[in-house]
Amino acid sequence: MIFQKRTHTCGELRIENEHQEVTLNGWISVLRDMGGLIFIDLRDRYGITQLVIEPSETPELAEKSKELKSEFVIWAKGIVRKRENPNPKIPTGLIEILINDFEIINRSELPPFEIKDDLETSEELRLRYRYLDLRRQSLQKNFIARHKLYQTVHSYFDSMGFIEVETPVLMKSTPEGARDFLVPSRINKGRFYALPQSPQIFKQILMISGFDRYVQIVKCFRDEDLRSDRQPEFTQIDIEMSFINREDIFQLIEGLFQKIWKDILNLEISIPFPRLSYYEAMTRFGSDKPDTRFQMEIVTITDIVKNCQFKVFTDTINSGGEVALINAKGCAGFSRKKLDELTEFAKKYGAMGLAWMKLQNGEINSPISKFFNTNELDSIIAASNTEEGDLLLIISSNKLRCYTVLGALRNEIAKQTGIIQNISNKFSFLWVTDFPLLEFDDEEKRYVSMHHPFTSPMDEDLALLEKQPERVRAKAYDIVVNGAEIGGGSIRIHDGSVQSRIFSLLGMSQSEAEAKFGFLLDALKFGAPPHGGIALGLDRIVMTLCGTENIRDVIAFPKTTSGLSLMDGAPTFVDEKQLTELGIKLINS
RNA sequence: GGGGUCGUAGCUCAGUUUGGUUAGAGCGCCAGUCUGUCACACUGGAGGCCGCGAGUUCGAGCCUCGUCGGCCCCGCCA
Repeated sequence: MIFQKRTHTCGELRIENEHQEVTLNGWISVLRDMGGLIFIDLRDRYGITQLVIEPSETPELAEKSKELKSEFVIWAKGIVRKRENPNPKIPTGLIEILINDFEIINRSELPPFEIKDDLETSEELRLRYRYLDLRRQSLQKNFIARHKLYQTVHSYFDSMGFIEVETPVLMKSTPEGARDFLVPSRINKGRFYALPQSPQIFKQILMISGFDRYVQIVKCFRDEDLRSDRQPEFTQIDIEMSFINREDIFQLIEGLFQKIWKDILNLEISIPFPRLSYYEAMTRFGSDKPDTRFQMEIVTITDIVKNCQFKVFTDTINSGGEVALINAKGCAGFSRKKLDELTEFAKKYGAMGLAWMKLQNGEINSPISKFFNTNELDSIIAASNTEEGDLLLIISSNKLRCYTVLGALRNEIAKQTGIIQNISNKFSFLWVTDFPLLEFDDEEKRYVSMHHPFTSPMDEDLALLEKQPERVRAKAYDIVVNGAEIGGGSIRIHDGSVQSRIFSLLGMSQSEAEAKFGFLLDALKFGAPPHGGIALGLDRIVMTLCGTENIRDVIAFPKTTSGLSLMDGAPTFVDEKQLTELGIKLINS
């Protein structure tokens, strides 16, 4: 089929083009046949242009147009003319094309859903017909933003002297942290490659090679359960530098975000970003990725209630726990049912229960107020800055849980009361620093790295490493925007002996460490420079830029929450022959 | 691994409370009318494995069990 190539896109013609003869290519978005006048909205990714056929002038075109249906691809040639009735809603709304010829380039079946922006259809259908979903402008604009982000990243890091190096996608499995995706080797039967969870070790080795400043926009893979902000394959902006300290990273990344926000949203964001220690983030906001666009900070009342008559609190305190609360401003009107729901919500996060107090008509209304004397109640009110109409939500639990539950409640209350909606156009960046190096894993009964095993301990905490490992802080940092972790990094260990000490703290024997990470330990022997870096979650940055809560809106071909690709059906079973070639036999499970 | 929720026309949903005649609506689709629409309007029409499989019952879209799938959450995600 020979078609007439477009002279313009469907988004660019303006009143200045009046009287020009143009040819457009595109998809039929809407047909409006008025009898004596036929309107066609032609769409491509640049916009929509209205085509007109006047049956009285061109009866043969009118006849031919009866064949046209939604989503047919056509070419149309005609004269740009001023509209009698302009449409202020679209950029091309002042003009239309009076067509003098057109042909159908390709027909379309009736699409399973309409291609329009205010579409409300199931994700299942959208994902099965992803190519149709992606025709929608609201989705296309996300990918245009994503494209711009690639360009900004490349130009920024190039201007800063960084070198982009590709690291392998087929690498060694290092099962520390997330589960690996495994790829069987045909040539070496019984052996497996792993897809990278991150190019961490490779970029460190590039530092040892002297590349000094490395950047890569890179796919990473983690075989873990999905979430609305998590896909099994995702994209990182991976960065590593030599001869630097934490401040250099902060400065570099703050400059990057300033440029991204300027280039893509045309917004000025102020730097430097505030910094919070992990401890402060947890005790004030109950999260290591706090949303600091709003207040509602956590108030610890352990000291106030440690001698009260409420056994639930005192027992918790005596076993080393804490009692803390958030003040849900103006929420004293919450119904019993709503409070029960919040209790269930708190239980999901591991709370045993949720206590509450309301200040209504100048009096404290609470099922537990009888356990407290006036002095204690007054202190609680004062400490939490409680005013008439406020609701206090109180949690008692072991230290970490107490704060994480309140942190979750804090976000939930903000969502339910519309606080989040009111601040949706704000951006609040911050650094969270001074993470613990290790945390104890109850299941595995050993310490595991909070960040990863190559993270350097703080120099002043090195001596504690074997004696009080849980007290050692790491040279690690996360970058957070609006309650979402969009990146994390650290200064790495460049001393082989320290690296060995960490491996043994993680319960790895010398030979185990040798087998898993011997190549890194070897490399560290050959003049490793001090180095560090960060990995930024590109998908989440795009989500923030586009104001979406769902990672599937910024990934062209995403998986469902059960890891399926509904469009192509992956993952699929494979032929016996393919398996045999790989030396693999399936077991029934 | 666990919890919640949803699955009815091409699409979005109602109907499920209390099992009971021929399962409805809007949009879309098809046919027709219409010269300024842009959510065109109007007239008429077609369209259903009530996700799938068992079970209970005289009778199941509705109740029970299982199963498949979507979404959300906890765990998990160095």
